[in-house]
Amino acid sequence: MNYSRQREAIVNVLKSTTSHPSAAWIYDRVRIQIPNISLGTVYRNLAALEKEGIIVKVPVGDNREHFDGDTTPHSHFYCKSCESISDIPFDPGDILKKAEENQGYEVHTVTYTLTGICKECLKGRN
Amino acid sequence: MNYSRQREAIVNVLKSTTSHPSAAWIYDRVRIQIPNISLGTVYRNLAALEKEGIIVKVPVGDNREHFDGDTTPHSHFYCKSCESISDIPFDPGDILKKAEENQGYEVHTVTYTLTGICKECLKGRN
DNA sequence: ATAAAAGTAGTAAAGATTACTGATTTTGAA
DNA sequence: TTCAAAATCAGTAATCTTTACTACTTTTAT
Repeated sequence: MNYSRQREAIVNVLKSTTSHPSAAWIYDRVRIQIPNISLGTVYRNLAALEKEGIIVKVPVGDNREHFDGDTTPHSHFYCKSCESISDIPFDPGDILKKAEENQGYEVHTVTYTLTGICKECLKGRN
Repeated sequence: MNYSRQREAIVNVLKSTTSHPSAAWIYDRVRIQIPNISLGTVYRNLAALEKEGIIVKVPVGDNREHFDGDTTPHSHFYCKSCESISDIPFDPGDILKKAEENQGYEVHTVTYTLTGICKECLKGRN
């Protein structure tokens, strides 16, 4: 994996937010720095970074892929109302081990996702 | 929610498989029974059924929505090699309660997903 | 029976992601 | 350094998935 300015910018954007953005959102942010970067470049690098384990995918079921620069074990809450994704400090590591031993799988990633309505939306009734 | 032959067929297909199929797969299956059913009808009904809690979404991060007719609490394993989704008999209900109490969320669904390589692929080295 | 409400087929449109091409950049060895 | 192979890129087109729209049909409750 060779170095590229574009990939570094993508990683930086992703590592400096907790909003679990989509490719399009990352594209818009990186364009501030590199105005003529291509959307395809963003997609290609996100896929490569995910393969290398530098970032992680967060599938929440909104027909869009989301990415997370935080690869430490934790979980996610997806709000169906405001579509935000927030972190939940729950480490599913012990279940990983159990699944691997009991079922014979080779486990790469663990995603534990809740969906519902977040605190802010409950308050504001969005 | 009124009755429709199409929706019944969709539910039946979904309740009689454990393969966690996509909309396109369900469409193909239902077409055996109802040859001129529309793909839009499948999508519309899947969304309606999910909203009613009769079926459940399984997002695994392959840019496709998957559905599950089994709504009892359990978890999923997604194989990156053969793209199969299999069930894991793990009930994440206790974490649901904890998250609701500690964080103040209104939790609707819980998805616990592992990704990696399944037993069959490990054996066959797909 | 019948009319309002819900649902449908068929098609078009939109949105997200991937593929392709010729140019540019990175890298490591001469 | 210099240079060629490998990797990456921008730009664009194509593909794949999902949603929207419209005129017609079915369901439901009176």
